[in-house]
Amino acid sequence: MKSSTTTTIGTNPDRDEPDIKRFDSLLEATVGETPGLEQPQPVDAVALRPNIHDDLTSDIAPCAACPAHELNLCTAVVKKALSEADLRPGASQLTSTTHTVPARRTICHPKEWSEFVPIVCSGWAASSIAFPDGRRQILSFLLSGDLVSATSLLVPMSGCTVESITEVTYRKFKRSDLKPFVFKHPDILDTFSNIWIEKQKQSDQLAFDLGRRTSHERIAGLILNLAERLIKRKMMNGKTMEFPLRQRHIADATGLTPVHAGKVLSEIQRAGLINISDRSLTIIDETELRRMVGWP
Amino acid sequence: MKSSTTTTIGTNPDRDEPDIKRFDSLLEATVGETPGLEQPQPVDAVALRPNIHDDLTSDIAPCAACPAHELNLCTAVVKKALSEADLRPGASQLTSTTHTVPARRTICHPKEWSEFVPIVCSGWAASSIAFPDGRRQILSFLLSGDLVSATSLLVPMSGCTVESITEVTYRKFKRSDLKPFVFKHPDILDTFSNIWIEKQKQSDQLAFDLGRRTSHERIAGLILNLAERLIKRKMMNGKTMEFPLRQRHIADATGLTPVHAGKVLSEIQRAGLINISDRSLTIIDETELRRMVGWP
DNA sequence: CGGGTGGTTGATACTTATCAATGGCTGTGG
DNA sequence: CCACAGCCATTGATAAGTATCAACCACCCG
Repeated sequence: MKSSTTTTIGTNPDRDEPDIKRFDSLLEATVGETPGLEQPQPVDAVALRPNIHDDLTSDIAPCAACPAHELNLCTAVVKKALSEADLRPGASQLTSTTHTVPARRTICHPKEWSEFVPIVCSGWAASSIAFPDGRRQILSFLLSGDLVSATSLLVPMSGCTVESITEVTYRKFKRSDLKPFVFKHPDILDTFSNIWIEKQKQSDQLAFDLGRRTSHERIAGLILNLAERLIKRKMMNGKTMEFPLRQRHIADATGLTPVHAGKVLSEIQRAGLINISDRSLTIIDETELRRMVGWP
Repeated sequence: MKSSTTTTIGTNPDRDEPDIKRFDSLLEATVGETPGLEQPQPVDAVALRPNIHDDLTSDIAPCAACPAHELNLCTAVVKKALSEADLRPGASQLTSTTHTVPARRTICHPKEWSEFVPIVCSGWAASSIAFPDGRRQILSFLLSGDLVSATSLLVPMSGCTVESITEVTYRKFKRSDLKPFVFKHPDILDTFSNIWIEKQKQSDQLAFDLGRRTSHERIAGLILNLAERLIKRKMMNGKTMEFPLRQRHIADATGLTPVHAGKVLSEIQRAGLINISDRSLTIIDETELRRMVGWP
């Protein structure tokens, strides 16, 4: 169900893998359906960045290959920890573990107290609020490099449900390690501040979208938004992106019904603005798509 | 149009009032319509808290009388600054100015760079996102003690429009003073962290409400929400609260049309759950109102 | 083959928006 | 003092947008 490895920076890293279990029978279609995508290749990664400290990199090598590498979060933390360990061995101990979960799993419960700060390494996940009667609002889709919860560094309970959409691997830092570490380093603190600010801006924009935009605008906006984020992560293949979202996800993200979301989606498709097939989406007429949303 | 006073803690406070202007001809109905409300009484306030440093309190006395006094923000900052000035006079200089604006004024532009961190002292304001075509989503109503923008301590541009609903007075700290001050004092930093966390939670809840709730739920929720916040500020008179919102505000906060918001509102009123008259709202059947929203 | 999931489509119902007309209130200016 | 304009709330008729329901098909995986 869940595999994991542990990495410790600053002291002897334990390289045991205490919790490896096999994926159970619930296999995920998406994994099988996107075999051609370039996944991070740890070996290449190490080759590409030989400047990183050798004896410590092996476990964080995937970070260097992470498509969100330039987005600064995981990398910034790990690099800083490495350089610090370099100067004063054992000074600042940062333990993190990597976990992999199959699609459609709950990664994080809304009421669950957690001592960890998780960051997505690869795969797609959704952060949402659920109501007892089944209504659900997706607040954001999480891609590689995203903090699972923007406030998780500060507080142990996110209040949101996080579910994997594809297979997801994520890195968990211990909050009791990471929090003092972040507050000790102004540049890292700055990185986190920017994440909070950005998250707040996104939330405000989401409220506007849900409160004041038509279904067409919302869906066009969602697509453009995802495309922009994937470009930053070098996960766009020209105008084409991996698109593992079910209509249920799109509906829950836009405040619509799956049926209606599907209708709008195929309308946009029939109009020749996009093309969806085989779990991947191609933007055909970006100009018109942007015009729909009122973006420049 | 705008009156202001300056207060400096930690050095010689200048007590000049450099920028007093009279309210211009655009008078606000609300001010005239709520003459009976108990406004903060600086004189009483000083009498009630004789333990505060004498020669510095005069300008921050209104803070002591602020209904949000126990909410810790302004008070916490000011108290801390006072005690610090006490120990090492001149050590940490915190300058703030107080401003008063009439109803229906823009306090803060979305694209405007500001070097100040404003906190509402009294009155109602609305923080919103506006679109060129006129669509507008109110993100939150600001009451006494609220930071005008949760991120304003960190970054000079909020991205939101803030408009006064009633007459509003607010206190502006210089960011360049306040930011290092906050980060120097762990307990104050904690207060600010909690504000960020709380704001993020509210934003997420707003997204859920706008995306997944009916108009009745949204409006009932809005009323209960306001009531709870006013109770904390001791601004509820039994089950009755001041209610300066126009239907346009309610509509923009709930993602509805003014006309529809009005219809829902009068439906709830006809059902005997609330009563609105003369710019004040009374909750008659709280149990049923809560049941509508699905709250315990 | 059978079951589960997910996408598509059409008919219909419900919710909300839009439009228009009315009346109350308030401040304005004669 | 009075008419007047502007803003706001209310109401009803109608239109548009979205949800609900149901049936069907396609697919994948056992």
